[in-house]
Amino acid sequence: MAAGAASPRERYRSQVRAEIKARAWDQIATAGASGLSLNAIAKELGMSGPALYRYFGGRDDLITELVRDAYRSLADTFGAAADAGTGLSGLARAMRHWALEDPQRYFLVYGTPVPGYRAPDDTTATAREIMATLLDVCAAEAPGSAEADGPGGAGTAPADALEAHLADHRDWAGDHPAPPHVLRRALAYWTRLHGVLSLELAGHFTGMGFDPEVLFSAECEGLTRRG
Amino acid sequence: MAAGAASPRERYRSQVRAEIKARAWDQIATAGASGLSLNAIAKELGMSGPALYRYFGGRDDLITELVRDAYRSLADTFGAAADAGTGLSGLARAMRHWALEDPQRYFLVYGTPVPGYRAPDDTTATAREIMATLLDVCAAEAPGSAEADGPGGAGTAPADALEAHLADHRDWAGDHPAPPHVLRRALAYWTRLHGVLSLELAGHFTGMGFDPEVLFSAECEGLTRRG
DNA sequence: TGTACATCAGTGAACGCGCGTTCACTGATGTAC
DNA sequence: TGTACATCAGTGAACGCGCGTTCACTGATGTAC
Repeated sequence: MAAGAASPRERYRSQVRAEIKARAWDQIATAGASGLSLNAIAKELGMSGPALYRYFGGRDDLITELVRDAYRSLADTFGAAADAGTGLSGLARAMRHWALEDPQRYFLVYGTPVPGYRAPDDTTATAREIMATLLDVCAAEAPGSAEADGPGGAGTAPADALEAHLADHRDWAGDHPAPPHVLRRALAYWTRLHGVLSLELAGHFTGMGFDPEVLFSAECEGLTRRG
Repeated sequence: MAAGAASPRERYRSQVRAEIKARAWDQIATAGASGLSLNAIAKELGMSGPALYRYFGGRDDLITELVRDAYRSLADTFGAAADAGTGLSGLARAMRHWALEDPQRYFLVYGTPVPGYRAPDDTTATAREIMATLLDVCAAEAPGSAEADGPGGAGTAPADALEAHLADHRDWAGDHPAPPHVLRRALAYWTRLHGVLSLELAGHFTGMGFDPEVLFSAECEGLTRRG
Protein backbone atom coordinates (compact mmCIF):
# COMPACT_ATOMS: atom_id res chain seq x y z
CA MET A 1 0.00 0.00 0.00
CA ALA A 2 2.26 2.77 -1.19
CA ALA A 3 -0.62 5.12 -1.92
CA GLY A 4 -0.71 8.38 0.02
CA ALA A 5 -2.82 8.43 3.14
CA ALA A 6 -6.46 8.88 2.27
CA SER A 7 -7.92 12.20 3.25
CA PRO A 8 -10.67 12.18 5.87
CA ARG A 9 -13.16 12.96 3.16
CA GLU A 10 -11.96 10.07 1.08
CA ARG A 11 -12.10 7.75 4.06
CA TYR A 12 -15.62 8.84 4.85
CA ARG A 13 -16.66 8.47 1.24
CA SER A 14 -15.50 4.91 0.93
CA GLN A 15 -17.05 4.10 4.28
CA VAL A 16 -20.44 5.29 3.13
CA ARG A 17 -20.01 3.54 -0.20
CA ALA A 18 -19.33 0.32 1.66
CA GLU A 19 -22.38 0.81 3.85
CA ILE A 20 -24.57 1.38 0.83
CA LYS A 21 -23.31 -1.81 -0.72
CA ALA A 22 -23.87 -3.71 2.49
CA ARG A 23 -27.46 -2.58 2.59
CA ALA A 24 -27.83 -3.44 -1.05
CA TRP A 25 -26.70 -6.99 -0.34
CA ASP A 26 -29.17 -7.24 2.50
CA GLN A 27 -31.90 -6.20 0.17
CA ILE A 28 -30.89 -8.62 -2.53
CA ALA A 29 -30.92 -11.40 0.02
CA THR A 30 -34.41 -10.38 1.06
CA ALA A 31 -36.08 -9.59 -2.22
CA GLY A 32 -33.74 -10.69 -4.97
CA ALA A 33 -31.71 -8.52 -7.27
CA SER A 34 -34.78 -7.23 -9.06
CA GLY A 35 -36.16 -5.93 -5.78
CA LEU A 36 -33.19 -3.72 -5.11
CA SER A 37 -34.33 -0.13 -4.54
CA LEU A 38 -32.18 2.94 -4.08
CA ASN A 39 -34.81 4.73 -2.06
CA ALA A 40 -35.19 1.79 0.28
CA ILE A 41 -31.44 1.63 0.80
CA ALA A 42 -31.33 5.34 1.55
CA LYS A 43 -34.13 5.01 4.04
CA GLU A 44 -32.37 2.20 5.84
CA LEU A 45 -29.28 4.35 6.02
CA GLY A 46 -31.24 7.25 7.43
CA MET A 47 -30.66 9.49 4.48
CA SER A 48 -32.68 10.77 1.58
CA GLY A 49 -32.87 9.01 -1.75
CA PRO A 50 -31.01 11.49 -3.92
CA ALA A 51 -28.04 11.41 -1.55
CA LEU A 52 -26.99 8.07 -3.03
CA TYR A 53 -26.24 9.77 -6.32
CA ARG A 54 -23.17 11.24 -4.67
CA TYR A 55 -21.83 7.69 -4.47
CA PHE A 56 -23.18 5.85 -7.47
CA GLY A 57 -24.26 6.93 -10.91
CA GLY A 58 -27.59 5.24 -10.36
CA ARG A 59 -29.21 1.91 -9.76
CA ASP A 60 -27.48 0.16 -12.65
CA ASP A 61 -24.08 1.38 -11.59
CA LEU A 62 -24.64 0.04 -8.11
CA ILE A 63 -25.67 -3.38 -9.38
CA THR A 64 -22.70 -3.46 -11.71
CA GLU A 65 -20.45 -2.76 -8.76
CA LEU A 66 -22.03 -5.59 -6.78
CA VAL A 67 -21.54 -7.99 -9.66
CA ARG A 68 -17.93 -6.95 -9.91
CA ASP A 69 -17.42 -7.47 -6.18
CA ALA A 70 -19.05 -10.87 -6.32
CA TYR A 71 -16.73 -12.02 -9.11
CA ARG A 72 -13.76 -10.60 -7.30
CA SER A 73 -14.58 -12.33 -4.03
CA LEU A 74 -14.94 -15.69 -5.75
CA ALA A 75 -11.63 -15.22 -7.54
CA ASP A 76 -9.98 -14.35 -4.24
CA THR A 77 -11.57 -17.31 -2.52
CA PHE A 78 -10.31 -19.55 -5.29
CA GLY A 79 -6.86 -18.04 -5.14
CA ALA A 80 -6.63 -18.56 -1.39
CA ALA A 81 -7.80 -22.15 -1.68
CA ALA A 82 -5.22 -22.84 -4.37
CA ASP A 83 -2.48 -21.35 -2.20
CA ALA A 84 -3.59 -23.48 0.71
CA GLY A 85 -2.54 -26.49 -1.30
CA THR A 86 -5.62 -28.53 -0.53
CA GLY A 87 -5.96 -29.58 -4.13
CA LEU A 88 -8.96 -29.77 -6.38
CA SER A 89 -11.37 -30.85 -3.70
CA GLY A 90 -10.13 -27.97 -1.54
CA LEU A 91 -11.04 -25.65 -4.35
CA ALA A 92 -14.44 -27.24 -4.60
CA ARG A 93 -15.12 -27.03 -0.91
CA ALA A 94 -14.03 -23.40 -0.86
CA MET A 95 -16.44 -22.66 -3.63
CA ARG A 96 -19.31 -24.42 -1.95
CA HIS A 97 -18.60 -22.54 1.24
CA TRP A 98 -18.50 -19.27 -0.66
CA ALA A 99 -21.81 -20.06 -2.30
CA LEU A 100 -23.62 -21.16 0.86
CA GLU A 101 -22.34 -18.13 2.72
CA ASP A 102 -24.47 -15.93 0.53
CA PRO A 103 -26.57 -17.72 -2.06
CA GLN A 104 -27.78 -14.51 -3.64
CA ARG A 105 -24.20 -13.50 -4.30
CA TYR A 106 -23.73 -16.78 -6.14
CA PHE A 107 -26.90 -16.16 -8.11
CA LEU A 108 -25.89 -12.64 -8.99
CA VAL A 109 -23.02 -14.18 -10.91
CA TYR A 110 -24.30 -17.57 -12.01
CA GLY A 111 -28.05 -17.25 -11.74
CA THR A 112 -30.74 -16.35 -14.20
CA PRO A 113 -29.45 -13.62 -16.47
CA VAL A 114 -31.73 -10.62 -16.74
CA PRO A 115 -32.28 -10.27 -20.51
CA GLY A 116 -31.30 -6.64 -20.87
CA TYR A 117 -28.34 -6.52 -18.56
CA ARG A 118 -24.71 -7.00 -19.61
CA ALA A 119 -22.04 -7.68 -17.01
CA PRO A 120 -19.20 -5.15 -16.90
CA ASP A 121 -16.37 -6.02 -19.27
CA ASP A 122 -13.72 -6.52 -16.62
CA THR A 123 -15.64 -9.44 -15.15
CA THR A 124 -14.48 -11.45 -18.13
CA ALA A 125 -10.94 -11.05 -16.94
CA THR A 126 -11.90 -12.13 -13.45
CA ALA A 127 -13.78 -15.11 -14.82
CA ARG A 128 -10.63 -16.16 -16.68
CA GLU A 129 -8.57 -15.68 -13.58
CA ILE A 130 -10.88 -18.16 -11.88
CA MET A 131 -10.47 -20.65 -14.70
CA ALA A 132 -6.72 -20.16 -14.64
CA THR A 133 -6.61 -21.03 -10.95
CA LEU A 134 -8.71 -24.08 -11.61
CA LEU A 135 -6.39 -25.14 -14.42
CA ASP A 136 -3.33 -24.66 -12.21
CA VAL A 137 -4.67 -26.92 -9.51
CA CYS A 138 -6.03 -29.37 -12.02
CA ALA A 139 -2.71 -29.64 -13.80
CA ALA A 140 -0.85 -30.17 -10.55
CA GLU A 141 -3.17 -32.98 -9.57
CA ALA A 142 -3.76 -34.64 -12.91
CA PRO A 143 -2.20 -37.95 -13.75
CA GLY A 144 0.56 -37.63 -16.31
CA SER A 145 -1.45 -39.09 -19.10
CA ALA A 146 -5.00 -39.33 -20.19
CA GLU A 147 -5.29 -43.07 -19.96
CA ALA A 148 -5.39 -42.85 -16.20
CA ASP A 149 -8.88 -41.49 -16.49
CA GLY A 150 -11.66 -43.91 -15.96
CA PRO A 151 -15.25 -44.12 -17.14
CA GLY A 152 -16.33 -40.88 -18.61
CA GLY A 153 -12.71 -40.04 -18.98
CA ALA A 154 -10.49 -40.44 -21.97
CA GLY A 155 -11.11 -43.65 -23.79
CA THR A 156 -14.79 -43.02 -24.36
CA ALA A 157 -15.60 -41.57 -27.73
CA PRO A 158 -17.37 -38.38 -26.58
CA ALA A 159 -14.65 -37.61 -24.06
CA ASP A 160 -12.00 -38.04 -26.74
CA ALA A 161 -14.05 -35.85 -29.02
CA LEU A 162 -14.24 -33.23 -26.32
CA GLU A 163 -10.49 -33.31 -25.71
CA ALA A 164 -9.81 -32.97 -29.40
CA HIS A 165 -12.27 -30.11 -29.59
CA LEU A 166 -10.75 -28.34 -26.62
CA ALA A 167 -7.26 -28.73 -28.02
CA ASP A 168 -8.38 -26.46 -30.82
CA HIS A 169 -10.74 -24.21 -28.87
CA ARG A 170 -8.94 -23.01 -25.81
CA ASP A 171 -9.56 -19.27 -25.80
CA TRP A 172 -10.84 -19.56 -22.26
CA ALA A 173 -7.55 -21.07 -21.08
CA GLY A 174 -5.53 -18.11 -22.34
CA ASP A 175 -1.89 -19.12 -22.60
CA HIS A 176 -2.13 -21.73 -19.90
CA PRO A 177 0.09 -24.68 -20.83
CA ALA A 178 -2.41 -27.30 -19.70
CA PRO A 179 -2.68 -30.26 -22.07
CA PRO A 180 -6.08 -31.16 -23.54
CA HIS A 181 -6.95 -33.82 -21.01
CA VAL A 182 -6.42 -31.31 -18.24
CA LEU A 183 -8.60 -28.81 -20.04
CA ARG A 184 -11.29 -31.41 -20.26
CA ARG A 185 -11.07 -32.37 -16.63
CA ALA A 186 -11.07 -28.78 -15.44
CA LEU A 187 -14.12 -27.97 -17.51
CA ALA A 188 -16.02 -31.07 -16.44
CA TYR A 189 -15.12 -30.46 -12.83
CA TRP A 190 -16.29 -26.87 -13.08
CA THR A 191 -19.66 -27.73 -14.58
CA ARG A 192 -20.29 -30.57 -12.16
CA LEU A 193 -19.72 -28.35 -9.18
CA HIS A 194 -22.17 -25.86 -10.59
CA GLY A 195 -24.64 -28.64 -11.23
CA VAL A 196 -24.84 -29.61 -7.59
CA LEU A 197 -24.53 -26.09 -6.27
CA SER A 198 -27.12 -24.43 -8.46
CA LEU A 199 -29.69 -27.10 -7.69
CA GLU A 200 -28.88 -27.07 -4.00
CA LEU A 201 -28.98 -23.30 -3.63
CA ALA A 202 -32.20 -23.03 -5.58
CA GLY A 203 -33.73 -25.44 -3.11
CA HIS A 204 -34.33 -28.31 -5.50
CA PHE A 205 -32.99 -30.84 -3.04
CA THR A 206 -35.13 -29.80 -0.12
CA GLY A 207 -37.73 -32.39 0.54
CA MET A 208 -35.76 -34.99 -1.36
CA GLY A 209 -34.44 -36.44 1.86
CA PHE A 210 -30.72 -36.73 1.25
CA ASP A 211 -27.86 -34.49 2.30
CA PRO A 212 -26.56 -32.35 -0.57
CA GLU A 213 -23.13 -32.28 1.00
CA VAL A 214 -22.72 -36.02 0.52
CA LEU A 215 -23.63 -35.68 -3.13
CA PHE A 216 -21.29 -32.75 -3.48
CA SER A 217 -18.41 -34.69 -1.96
CA ALA A 218 -18.97 -37.56 -4.32
CA GLU A 219 -18.93 -35.21 -7.31
CA CYS A 220 -15.85 -33.54 -5.87
CA GLU A 221 -13.81 -36.69 -5.85
CA GLY A 222 -15.33 -38.24 -8.93
CA LEU A 223 -12.81 -36.72 -11.28
CA THR A 224 -9.75 -36.75 -9.06
CA ARG A 225 -9.33 -40.30 -7.81
CA ARG A 226 -10.05 -43.57 -9.46
CA GLY A 227 -11.80 -46.67 -8.30
CA MET B 1 -61.47 -37.25 -23.87
CA ALA B 2 -64.83 -38.33 -22.50
CA ALA B 3 -65.65 -34.89 -21.16
CA GLY B 4 -68.74 -33.25 -22.55
CA ALA B 5 -68.24 -30.85 -25.41
CA ALA B 6 -67.07 -27.48 -24.17
CA SER B 7 -69.54 -24.68 -24.53
CA PRO B 8 -68.59 -21.84 -26.89
CA ARG B 9 -68.03 -19.65 -23.86
CA GLU B 10 -65.73 -22.20 -22.33
CA ARG B 11 -63.86 -22.58 -25.58
CA TYR B 12 -63.43 -18.85 -25.89
CA ARG B 13 -62.34 -18.56 -22.29
CA SER B 14 -59.57 -21.09 -22.59
CA GLN B 15 -58.49 -19.53 -25.86
CA VAL B 16 -58.05 -16.15 -24.25
CA ARG B 17 -56.34 -17.73 -21.26
CA ALA B 18 -53.88 -19.38 -23.61
CA GLU B 19 -53.26 -16.11 -25.41
CA ILE B 20 -52.59 -14.32 -22.14
CA LYS B 21 -50.07 -16.98 -21.19
CA ALA B 22 -48.41 -16.79 -24.58
CA ARG B 23 -47.94 -13.06 -24.20
CA ALA B 24 -46.67 -13.58 -20.68
CA TRP B 25 -44.00 -15.94 -21.99
CA ASP B 26 -43.01 -13.41 -24.61
CA GLN B 27 -42.60 -10.86 -21.92
CA ILE B 28 -40.59 -13.12 -19.68
CA ALA B 29 -38.29 -13.87 -22.59
CA THR B 30 -37.84 -10.16 -23.14
CA ALA B 31 -37.56 -8.79 -19.65
CA GLY B 32 -37.29 -11.74 -17.31
CA ALA B 33 -39.89 -13.00 -14.91
CA SER B 34 -39.62 -9.95 -12.70
CA GLY B 35 -40.51 -7.73 -15.64
CA LEU B 36 -43.83 -9.42 -16.25
CA SER B 37 -46.64 -6.88 -16.21
CA LEU B 38 -50.36 -7.50 -16.42
CA ASN B 39 -51.05 -4.12 -17.91
CA ALA B 40 -48.47 -4.63 -20.61
CA ILE B 41 -49.94 -8.02 -21.48
CA ALA B 42 -53.40 -6.52 -21.70
CA LYS B 43 -52.16 -3.77 -23.96
CA GLU B 44 -50.51 -6.26 -26.29
CA LEU B 45 -53.78 -8.16 -26.43
CA GLY B 46 -55.70 -5.01 -27.24
CA MET B 47 -57.70 -5.04 -24.06
CA SER B 48 -57.75 -3.10 -20.84
CA GLY B 49 -55.76 -4.10 -17.78
CA PRO B 50 -58.58 -5.08 -15.46
CA ALA B 51 -59.96 -7.46 -18.08
CA LEU B 52 -57.26 -9.98 -17.18
CA TYR B 53 -58.82 -10.42 -13.78
CA ARG B 54 -61.57 -12.37 -15.48
CA TYR B 55 -58.94 -14.99 -16.30
CA PHE B 56 -56.44 -14.93 -13.46
CA GLY B 57 -56.66 -13.99 -9.83
CA GLY B 58 -53.78 -11.60 -10.30
CA ARG B 59 -50.14 -11.41 -11.22
CA ASP B 60 -49.03 -14.09 -8.77
CA ASP B 61 -51.66 -16.53 -9.97
CA LEU B 62 -50.52 -16.05 -13.53
CA ILE B 63 -46.89 -16.69 -12.66
CA THR B 64 -47.84 -19.74 -10.64
CA GLU B 65 -49.67 -21.08 -13.66
CA LEU B 66 -46.64 -20.50 -15.87
CA VAL B 67 -44.41 -22.33 -13.42
CA ARG B 68 -46.83 -25.22 -13.35
CA ASP B 69 -46.93 -25.35 -17.15
CA ALA B 70 -43.16 -25.28 -17.34
CA TYR B 71 -42.83 -28.23 -14.98
CA ARG B 72 -45.52 -30.09 -16.85
CA SER B 73 -43.90 -29.56 -20.22
CA LEU B 74 -40.56 -30.84 -18.98
CA ALA B 75 -42.21 -33.89 -17.44
CA ASP B 76 -43.99 -34.57 -20.73
CA THR B 77 -40.80 -34.08 -22.71
CA PHE B 78 -39.06 -36.52 -20.42
CA GLY B 79 -41.88 -39.01 -20.68
CA ALA B 80 -41.85 -38.88 -24.46
CA ALA B 81 -38.08 -39.31 -24.57
CA ALA B 82 -38.30 -42.31 -22.27
CA ASP B 83 -41.00 -43.87 -24.45
CA ALA B 84 -38.87 -43.30 -27.52
CA GLY B 85 -36.40 -45.78 -26.08
CA THR B 86 -33.36 -43.69 -26.84
CA GLY B 87 -31.93 -44.31 -23.41
CA LEU B 88 -30.29 -42.00 -20.95
CA SER B 89 -28.57 -39.88 -23.51
CA GLY B 90 -31.87 -39.53 -25.35
CA LEU B 91 -33.33 -38.17 -22.14
CA ALA B 92 -30.44 -35.77 -21.81
CA ARG B 93 -30.71 -34.53 -25.36
CA ALA B 94 -34.44 -34.06 -24.98
CA MET B 95 -33.83 -31.99 -21.90
CA ARG B 96 -31.21 -29.86 -23.58
CA HIS B 97 -33.51 -29.29 -26.51
CA TRP B 98 -36.31 -28.34 -24.17
CA ALA B 99 -34.06 -25.89 -22.36
CA LEU B 100 -32.60 -24.26 -25.47
CA GLU B 101 -36.04 -23.94 -26.98
CA ASP B 102 -36.94 -21.42 -24.31
CA PRO B 103 -34.21 -20.62 -21.81
CA GLN B 104 -36.46 -18.46 -19.68
CA ARG B 105 -38.80 -21.39 -19.23
CA TYR B 106 -35.87 -23.39 -17.93
CA PHE B 107 -34.92 -20.57 -15.61
CA LEU B 108 -38.44 -20.18 -14.33
CA VAL B 109 -38.08 -23.67 -12.92
CA TYR B 110 -34.37 -24.03 -12.21
CA GLY B 111 -33.12 -20.48 -12.09
CA THR B 112 -32.59 -18.02 -9.29
CA PRO B 113 -35.39 -18.42 -6.78
CA VAL B 114 -37.13 -15.19 -5.88
CA PRO B 115 -36.90 -15.08 -2.08
CA GLY B 116 -40.55 -14.55 -1.27
CA TYR B 117 -42.11 -16.88 -3.83
CA ARG B 118 -43.10 -20.48 -3.20
CA ALA B 119 -43.83 -22.81 -6.09
CA PRO B 120 -47.30 -24.34 -6.09
CA ASP B 121 -47.48 -27.59 -4.15
CA ASP B 122 -48.39 -29.80 -7.07
CA THR B 123 -45.08 -29.02 -8.76
CA THR B 124 -43.46 -31.31 -6.21
CA ALA B 125 -45.42 -34.20 -7.66
CA THR B 126 -44.35 -33.25 -11.18
CA ALA B 127 -40.74 -32.96 -10.06
CA ARG B 128 -40.94 -36.49 -8.66
CA GLU B 129 -42.52 -37.71 -11.86
CA ILE B 130 -39.47 -36.38 -13.67
CA MET B 131 -37.12 -38.15 -11.29
CA ALA B 132 -39.14 -41.35 -11.63
CA THR B 133 -38.75 -41.27 -15.40
CA LEU B 134 -35.04 -40.70 -14.99
CA LEU B 135 -34.81 -43.62 -12.59
CA ASP B 136 -36.70 -45.87 -14.98
CA VAL B 137 -34.36 -45.19 -17.85
CA CYS B 138 -31.34 -45.30 -15.60
CA ALA B 139 -32.32 -48.67 -14.19
CA ALA B 140 -32.91 -50.10 -17.65
CA GLU B 141 -29.51 -48.98 -18.81
CA ALA B 142 -27.43 -49.61 -15.70
CA PRO B 143 -25.03 -52.47 -15.49
CA GLY B 144 -26.22 -55.22 -13.20
CA SER B 145 -23.78 -54.39 -10.47
CA ALA B 146 -21.99 -51.41 -9.13
CA GLU B 147 -18.51 -52.68 -9.88
CA ALA B 148 -19.02 -51.93 -13.52
CA ASP B 149 -18.73 -48.27 -12.68
CA GLY B 150 -15.39 -46.67 -13.24
CA PRO B 151 -13.60 -43.68 -11.74
CA GLY B 152 -15.99 -41.59 -9.79
CA GLY B 153 -18.23 -44.58 -9.68
CA ALA B 154 -18.54 -47.18 -7.00
CA GLY B 155 -15.21 -48.17 -5.61
CA THR B 156 -14.21 -44.69 -4.59
CA ALA B 157 -14.85 -43.83 -1.00
CA PRO B 158 -17.10 -40.79 -1.50
CA ALA B 159 -19.17 -42.56 -4.12
CA ASP B 160 -19.65 -45.51 -1.79
CA ALA B 161 -20.57 -43.11 0.97
CA LEU B 162 -23.12 -41.49 -1.31
CA GLU B 163 -24.65 -44.81 -2.25
CA ALA B 164 -24.92 -45.82 1.36
CA HIS B 165 -26.46 -42.49 2.20
CA LEU B 166 -28.96 -42.72 -0.63
CA ALA B 167 -29.94 -46.24 0.37
CA ASP B 168 -31.26 -44.69 3.56
CA HIS B 169 -32.48 -41.38 2.17
CA ARG B 170 -34.59 -42.08 -0.82
CA ASP B 171 -37.72 -40.02 -0.25
CA TRP B 172 -37.28 -38.48 -3.67
CA ALA B 173 -37.39 -41.89 -5.33
CA GLY B 174 -40.78 -42.70 -3.87
CA ASP B 175 -41.35 -46.45 -4.11
CA HIS B 176 -39.15 -46.88 -7.12
CA PRO B 177 -37.34 -50.21 -6.82
CA ALA B 178 -34.03 -48.86 -8.08
CA PRO B 179 -31.02 -50.14 -6.14
CA PRO B 180 -28.64 -47.64 -4.52
CA HIS B 181 -26.11 -47.58 -7.29
CA VAL B 182 -28.86 -46.64 -9.72
CA LEU B 183 -30.04 -43.91 -7.37
CA ARG B 184 -26.54 -42.55 -7.28
CA ARG B 185 -26.10 -42.62 -11.01
CA ALA B 186 -29.44 -41.01 -11.66
CA LEU B 187 -28.73 -38.21 -9.23
CA ALA B 188 -25.24 -37.59 -10.54
CA TYR B 189 -26.50 -37.63 -14.10
CA TRP B 190 -29.22 -35.18 -13.24
CA THR B 191 -26.91 -32.69 -11.57
CA ARG B 192 -24.29 -32.93 -14.30
CA LEU B 193 -26.80 -32.13 -16.97
CA HIS B 194 -27.90 -29.11 -15.01
CA GLY B 195 -24.31 -28.08 -14.55
CA VAL B 196 -23.66 -27.76 -18.24
CA LEU B 197 -27.11 -26.44 -19.06
CA SER B 198 -27.33 -23.74 -16.44
CA LEU B 199 -23.91 -22.38 -17.34
CA GLU B 200 -24.61 -22.59 -21.04
CA LEU B 201 -28.01 -20.92 -20.85
CA ALA B 202 -26.73 -18.18 -18.60
CA GLY B 203 -24.13 -17.41 -21.24
CA HIS B 204 -21.08 -18.37 -19.24
CA PHE B 205 -19.58 -20.27 -22.14
CA THR B 206 -19.90 -17.50 -24.67
CA GLY B 207 -16.52 -16.09 -25.48
CA MET B 208 -14.81 -19.20 -24.15
CA GLY B 209 -14.36 -20.51 -27.64
CA PHE B 210 -15.61 -24.08 -27.43
CA ASP B 211 -18.92 -25.59 -28.42
CA PRO B 212 -21.14 -26.31 -25.41
CA GLU B 213 -22.78 -29.15 -27.26
CA VAL B 214 -19.53 -31.12 -27.35
CA LEU B 215 -19.11 -30.67 -23.63
CA PHE B 216 -22.70 -31.66 -23.09
CA SER B 217 -22.29 -34.82 -25.13
CA ALA B 218 -19.24 -35.80 -23.14
CA GLU B 219 -21.11 -35.32 -19.87
CA CYS B 220 -24.03 -37.24 -21.33
CA GLU B 221 -22.04 -40.33 -21.99
CA GLY B 222 -19.73 -40.04 -19.05
CA LEU B 223 -21.93 -42.03 -16.74
CA THR B 224 -23.38 -44.47 -19.21
CA ARG B 225 -20.45 -46.08 -20.99
CA ARG B 226 -17.04 -46.99 -19.74
CA GLY B 227 -13.61 -46.47 -21.15
C1' DT C 1 -90.24 -18.36 -32.57
C1' DG C 2 -90.21 -14.78 -29.30
C1' DT C 3 -89.69 -12.76 -24.96
C1' DA C 4 -87.55 -12.17 -20.09
C1' DC C 5 -83.87 -12.93 -17.59
C1' DA C 6 -79.19 -14.35 -16.03
C1' DT C 7 -74.48 -14.71 -17.03
C1' DC C 8 -70.33 -12.81 -17.86
C1' DA C 9 -66.53 -10.41 -20.86
C1' DG C 10 -64.69 -6.13 -21.08
C1' DT C 11 -64.42 -0.91 -20.11
C1' DG C 12 -62.85 3.35 -17.98
C1' DA C 13 -62.04 5.90 -14.12
C1' DA C 14 -59.84 5.96 -9.98
C1' DC C 15 -56.93 4.37 -5.84
C1' DG C 16 -52.43 4.47 -3.69
C1' DC C 17 -47.96 3.15 -4.27
C1' DG C 18 -42.94 3.19 -4.90
C1' DC C 19 -39.82 3.73 -8.20
C1' DG C 20 -35.47 6.30 -10.48
C1' DT C 21 -33.98 10.60 -11.24
C1' DT C 22 -33.37 16.10 -11.67
C1' DC C 23 -32.72 20.28 -9.57
C1' DA C 24 -31.84 24.26 -6.76
C1' DC C 25 -30.40 24.87 -2.44
C1' DT C 26 -28.19 24.64 2.60
C1' DG C 27 -24.58 23.91 5.57
C1' DA C 28 -20.60 21.72 7.03
C1' DT C 29 -15.81 20.53 5.97
C1' DG C 30 -11.59 21.31 3.93
C1' DT C 31 -7.92 24.41 1.61
C1' DA C 32 -5.08 28.64 0.52
C1' DC C 33 -3.19 32.67 1.87
C1' DT D 1 -4.05 32.01 13.96
C1' DG D 2 -7.58 33.98 11.26
C1' DT D 3 -10.02 35.01 7.25
C1' DA D 4 -11.93 34.07 2.31
C1' DC D 5 -13.08 30.83 -0.63
C1' DA D 6 -13.95 26.25 -2.81
C1' DT D 7 -15.51 21.73 -2.31
C1' DC D 8 -18.90 18.64 -1.59
C1' DA D 9 -22.38 15.75 1.35
C1' DG D 10 -26.99 15.82 2.02
C1' DT D 11 -31.92 17.81 1.75
C1' DG D 12 -36.61 18.43 0.11
C1' DA D 13 -39.63 19.27 -3.44
C1' DA D 14 -40.97 17.88 -7.71
C1' DC D 15 -41.13 15.18 -12.26
C1' DG D 16 -43.28 11.44 -14.78
C1' DC D 17 -43.90 6.80 -14.80
C1' DG D 18 -45.96 2.20 -14.61
C1' DC D 19 -47.49 -0.88 -11.57
C1' DG D 20 -51.42 -4.07 -9.33
C1' DT D 21 -55.84 -3.80 -8.11
C1' DT D 22 -61.03 -2.16 -6.97
C1' DC D 23 -65.28 -0.77 -8.53
C1' DA D 24 -69.52 0.45 -10.82
C1' DC D 25 -71.05 0.02 -15.13
C1' DT D 26 -72.22 -1.39 -20.32
C1' DG D 27 -73.34 -4.52 -23.67
C1' DA D 28 -73.20 -8.80 -25.78
C1' DT D 29 -74.04 -13.76 -25.33
C1' DG D 30 -76.34 -17.53 -23.61
C1' DT D 31 -80.47 -19.85 -21.22
C1' DA D 32 -85.40 -20.81 -19.77
C1' DC D 33 -90.01 -20.65 -20.66
